Amino acid sequence: MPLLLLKDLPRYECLLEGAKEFPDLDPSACEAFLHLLRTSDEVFSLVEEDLTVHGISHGRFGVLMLLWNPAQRRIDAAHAVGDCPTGPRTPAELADAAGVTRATMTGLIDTLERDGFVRREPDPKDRRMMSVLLTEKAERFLVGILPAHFKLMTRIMAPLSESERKTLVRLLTKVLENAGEISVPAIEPAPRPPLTC
Amino acid sequence: MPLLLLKDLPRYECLLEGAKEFPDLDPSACEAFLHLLRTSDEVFSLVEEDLTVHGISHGRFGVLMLLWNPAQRRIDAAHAVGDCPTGPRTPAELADAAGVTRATMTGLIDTLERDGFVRREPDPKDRRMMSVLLTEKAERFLVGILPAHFKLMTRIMAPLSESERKTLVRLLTKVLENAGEISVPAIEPAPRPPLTC
DNA sequence: CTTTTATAGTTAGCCTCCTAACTATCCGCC
DNA sequence: GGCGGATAGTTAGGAGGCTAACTATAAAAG
Repeated sequence: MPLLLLKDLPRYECLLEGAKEFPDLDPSACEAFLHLLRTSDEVFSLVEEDLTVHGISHGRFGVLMLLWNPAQRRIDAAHAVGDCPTGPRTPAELADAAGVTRATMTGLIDTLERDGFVRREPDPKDRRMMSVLLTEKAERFLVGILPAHFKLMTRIMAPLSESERKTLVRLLTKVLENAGEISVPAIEPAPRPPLTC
Repeated sequence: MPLLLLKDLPRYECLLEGAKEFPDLDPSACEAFLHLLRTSDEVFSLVEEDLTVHGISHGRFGVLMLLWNPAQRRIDAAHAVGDCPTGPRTPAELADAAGVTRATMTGLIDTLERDGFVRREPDPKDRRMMSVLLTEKAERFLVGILPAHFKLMTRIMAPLSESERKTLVRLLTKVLENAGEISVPAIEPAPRPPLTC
């Protein structure tokens, strides 16, 4: 529920009408834009509601998912500790991966720590840094709610066929890549290797 | 920037990997779902950034757009005041149309009134009700920023052809209508006539 | 006509997001 | 080896969401 959006999308004729007054209004672009935000908002609300029922916010859930790396456990078990990307661990890495500021991440970790889902440990080498670690409680929690979470995603996307999903992803990717080039924010950080998995 | 989301979407192979551990994980549904939210978030951020530059939040902008009815002015000019739908006017109507609670709308109107964009007037017939009215300042403001706003939407959707936009709207509409039927919230309010235009 | 119920709006308190400023630590450079 | 700049994390204050409780008014019930 984070964004305030028109619940009833304007009809296409209204957009055409508006285009008479505002030559910059491209009706089909506007229509696609509004549908994108409206649908995403609705879908997001469903997921957030589901998470709220389980007593966690979307933001905190996202942090847990970033910290919870099933692959990592397998790697640990195989004692291949040294050379594998280990996913984000510090607040700064988490903030970057989640797309929020470090101040926000501090707040999220605060509440997660208060609720016993993570704990902070100081880095032995660099005393500025912290490591954020998942607790057993958090792992049990995730394993408990993830099946329902995945089921909900499946239900939401149920009306689309496999090929429609591919089409949707293709169109959205076009928009996303284009959006990344609009009003480029000064310095482009070097693309990180794909850690998340 | 309202929602905390994975900035780097997982690769499809990772979803397939996850599906081994969680049979409820439908990789194509999950992929489409994540792309939808990620793209929408990026696009939303662009618009919000643009509005922030002009010194207004997305929420307040939405309220102004709901109140600002160019058609209404034409109707007023024609003295056809009585029988035409006039768009939302009270805080409750605005809250419903915007999809926020009345308490949130109170806060938005507070700040808009403080900044001189709207004014409240008591309803002469029902002393519980208020009318929210746009000021001249707000109308000048909207006419000033709307062209850039429409141009931004056009830029965002530029990579899609007309037929791709139609396809996108069709697929999103399927998802939206389906989402409306998931975990139906008890009482279904009667569908309002399409006031917005 | 009075009492109950419903409605409009506000207030209070919480959460998550932001920016800006601050502290502590590390690193490079002289 | 010490000083200035970069970096990690936190704190403080603001905005916009939410729910729940409250006030005032209107409408319905008896």
